[in-house]
Amino acid sequence: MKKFEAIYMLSEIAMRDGIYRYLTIKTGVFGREIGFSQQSTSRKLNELYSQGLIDKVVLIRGLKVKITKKGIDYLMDEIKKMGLIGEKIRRIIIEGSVTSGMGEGTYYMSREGYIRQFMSFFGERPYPGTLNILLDNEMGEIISFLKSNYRYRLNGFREMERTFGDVILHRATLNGHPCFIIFPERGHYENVVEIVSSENLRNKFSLKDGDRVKLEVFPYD
Amino acid sequence: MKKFEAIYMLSEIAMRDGIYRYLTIKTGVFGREIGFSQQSTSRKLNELYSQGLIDKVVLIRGLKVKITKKGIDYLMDEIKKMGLIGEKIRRIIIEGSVTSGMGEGTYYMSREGYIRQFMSFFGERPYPGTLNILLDNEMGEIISFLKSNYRYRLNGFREMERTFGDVILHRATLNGHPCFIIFPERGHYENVVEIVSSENLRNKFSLKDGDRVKLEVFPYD
DNA sequence: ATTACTAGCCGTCGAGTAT
DNA sequence: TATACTCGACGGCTAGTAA
Repeated sequence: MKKFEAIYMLSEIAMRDGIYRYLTIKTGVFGREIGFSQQSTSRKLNELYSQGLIDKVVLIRGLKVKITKKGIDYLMDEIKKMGLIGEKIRRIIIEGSVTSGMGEGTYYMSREGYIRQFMSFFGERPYPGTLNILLDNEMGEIISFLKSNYRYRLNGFREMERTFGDVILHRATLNGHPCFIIFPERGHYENVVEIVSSENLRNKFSLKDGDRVKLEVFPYD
Repeated sequence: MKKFEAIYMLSEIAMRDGIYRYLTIKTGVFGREIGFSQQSTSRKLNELYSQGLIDKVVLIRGLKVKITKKGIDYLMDEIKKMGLIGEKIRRIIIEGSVTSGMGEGTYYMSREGYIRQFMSFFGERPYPGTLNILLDNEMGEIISFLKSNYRYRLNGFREMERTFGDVILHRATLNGHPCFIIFPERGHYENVVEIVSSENLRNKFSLKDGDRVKLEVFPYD
């Protein structure tokens, strides 16, 4: 049996609480639930047993199984790996340096039309200005992912004859400090991103143009 | 392709950072790394592609792959499931009620031979007494697991003609408050467990005999 | 009733190879 | 040089059935 198949079997047992106590099952019913025939289930459980990954006792009708210490360790290894992948998915790391940019974001983030929506999401008032970060390398793929897969979006509006478009927003941290990264929904890729926070980040961290910063973006938070 | 096999493939791509950016691979090399032939790897990647789980571009030599949004969601679901199983493994929940017990633990936990070892593990001095909890149901399987799979053990010693045996110890919480659960290594199962803490838990929580408590034990912490 | 063996079938694997 | 198709071989799957 392939490793990932054993992990699958163990995780199905674990989900049914067969970790510290015996779980009573019937190969037919359990098999149907996990997508195998009665016979295959029987064979696979015996295989797990002979590998020392589960304890198994045959009862008059049915059997009881329990994951062994070895099985738990085996499963735990895989859970840790999956946890690491989860981290990679949840936390996108971007590095770059502070730049002055064109100050467009500042004009945007002082519009009440955006501020009201921002506050309804996060309960805090954004500092009316953005910090611009010049990205190190070609980050087009990541930026386009962040533009199309978002949780927060500020709807556009018209104000004084001018149209303000939709804005995509992600939670992030700048050198560990919570903030937000924003993108205009329309517009092509630029290697500069804008950061919004309730504070003036440039002053708070005494940032000068060219200073290195590490951004972590959390598209699922 | 079975679901768990697809998850395996996706996780191998994810580990190599094929999440937000394209990952350049060769079916032969990648296949060898993940345990399949060049041909099977090619076939499986095409299958993932036709299911919309990855993007794939054939290059002059090799190909580049990237997990799609659908693929990330698919993988995330599984990661969450694994996380839940991890929680089940890490945190064993035991319920019961406060009882007076026989006061044996109090005598034990005032021996300097144990206290010194306890302090070297946890840096705090245990209150010289134990709180006894009468377990609700038959918990023999769980208790025997905790007795044989432990991280902390206080070695026994001789003192004044009396022998003190080895003691197994686990981190735990009582109604959310950090504490420790202890078992004599020798001796058969009893449905009473003893709790040690740096404070007098009975006073701190105004516990009377019969009061319901929820214990969470963390065998991996 | 339910587990698990046997036998035959079916699908997956990978060597060979076209592109 | 690579990917990916074809096809023969092998292994795993399940129906039938013994225990």
